[in-house]
Amino acid sequence: MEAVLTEAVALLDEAGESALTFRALAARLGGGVGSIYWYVSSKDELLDRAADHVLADVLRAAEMLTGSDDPIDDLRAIAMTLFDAIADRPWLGAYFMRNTGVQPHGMKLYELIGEQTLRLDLTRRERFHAVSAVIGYVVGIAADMGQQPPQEVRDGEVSREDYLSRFVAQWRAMDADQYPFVHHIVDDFEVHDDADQFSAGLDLLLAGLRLQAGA
Amino acid sequence: MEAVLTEAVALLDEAGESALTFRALAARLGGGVGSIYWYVSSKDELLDRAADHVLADVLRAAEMLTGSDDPIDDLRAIAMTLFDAIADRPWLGAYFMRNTGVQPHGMKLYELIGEQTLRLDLTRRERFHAVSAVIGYVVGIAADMGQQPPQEVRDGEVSREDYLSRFVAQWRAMDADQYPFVHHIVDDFEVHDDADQFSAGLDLLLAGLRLQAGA
DNA sequence: ACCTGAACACCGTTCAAGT
DNA sequence: ACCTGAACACCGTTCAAGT
Repeated sequence: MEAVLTEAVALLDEAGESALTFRALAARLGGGVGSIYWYVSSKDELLDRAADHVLADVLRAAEMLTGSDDPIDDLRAIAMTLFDAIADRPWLGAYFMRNTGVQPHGMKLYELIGEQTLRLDLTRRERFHAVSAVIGYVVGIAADMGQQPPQEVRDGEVSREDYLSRFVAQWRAMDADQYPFVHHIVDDFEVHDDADQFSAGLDLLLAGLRLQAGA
Repeated sequence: MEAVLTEAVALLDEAGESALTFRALAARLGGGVGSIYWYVSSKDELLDRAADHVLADVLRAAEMLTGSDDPIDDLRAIAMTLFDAIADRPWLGAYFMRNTGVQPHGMKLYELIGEQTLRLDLTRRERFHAVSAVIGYVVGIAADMGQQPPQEVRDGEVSREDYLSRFVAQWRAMDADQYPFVHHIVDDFEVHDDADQFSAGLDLLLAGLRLQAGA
């Protein structure tokens, strides 16, 4: 079982979600295709378990970062850890924290985030909503980033920079009267850093939460 | 072309993403499998175009709701419209506003959201980040919601209520010492409404933005 | 209890051939 | 210019058979 998940994660890390195939996995494990079904009942479950396998480390890292005086700072640290994990492994995005019953570490992470809100002066419902918002935000930005770029970029025929700059050129070519905002931010877009972008949005969310908690 | 997209959307609406197959689509159109490739170069492009086809209506609805005195209120109205669209069509979540160059309406929606921030006292970079944050949040919550429930629920063998209550029972059965937060919010989770949840988190984000803009 | 691998029922995509 | 449908190279999943 352990080996199945380790090899599955390796396959995902090396070549992305499309590379994880029962046949490819069986080949790496030196066995037959069918044997994987002894450990896992479907590909969906395999992906859930692979994701949760990786979340064990993420959870450990997140736990290390909590315990400061300020629960909102802790919330920030946890969210950043999650972001880093998905930035490292884009395939995680899709199977991240699905509370399916086979994701114990995902559940523990949910709990850890929630516990920070227990330290804030909020109603139960506000706490529930705050946690949903933080997780939703992380997943959303991650999904946006993890969007697999077109084939040519994946194959290395076109570099990420060229891809981005082609994008930027396309934006610049748009009608300035119809797209004032696009033109307004295109320079910032050109040099933007995903982590900064994530961090800035997270700050808005947490500022709203701090206001609500009166902290 | 129009017919291809209309039927593709119909297929997606009726039975979800897995039902959209080149063979199924060709059958509905009364033609051969290969002919679809005349209009679209891959399945990914088909899904992009189907999503954008639907975004035309979303854009129109969103445009109707803007123009109030308060740009943040307008931002809120647009985000709510997006949320409703994805709630109606869970398959949209995954192909929502991918700025791929074949999604003109997605681009226009991005512009529309951005234009609201032009009315706020922010730096260019803050505007760029604010728009990313709002879209990221919408996509994230939508992805969470659009997560297809297990087979038994989809087949109607188990109702959504039973599924949710089984979930709740599982949460209640967890160790109260190890999962204080989960126990804290399980009652709220049991009766929660997705739209409320979305709305509450959006308010946090927008409160943070309002603070930043000093508005 | 755990594994094998052929077989089944699908996919997306290509392409020579048609109109 | 637009369409056809057989063919190809894959998939996930099942299952009788093995150890």
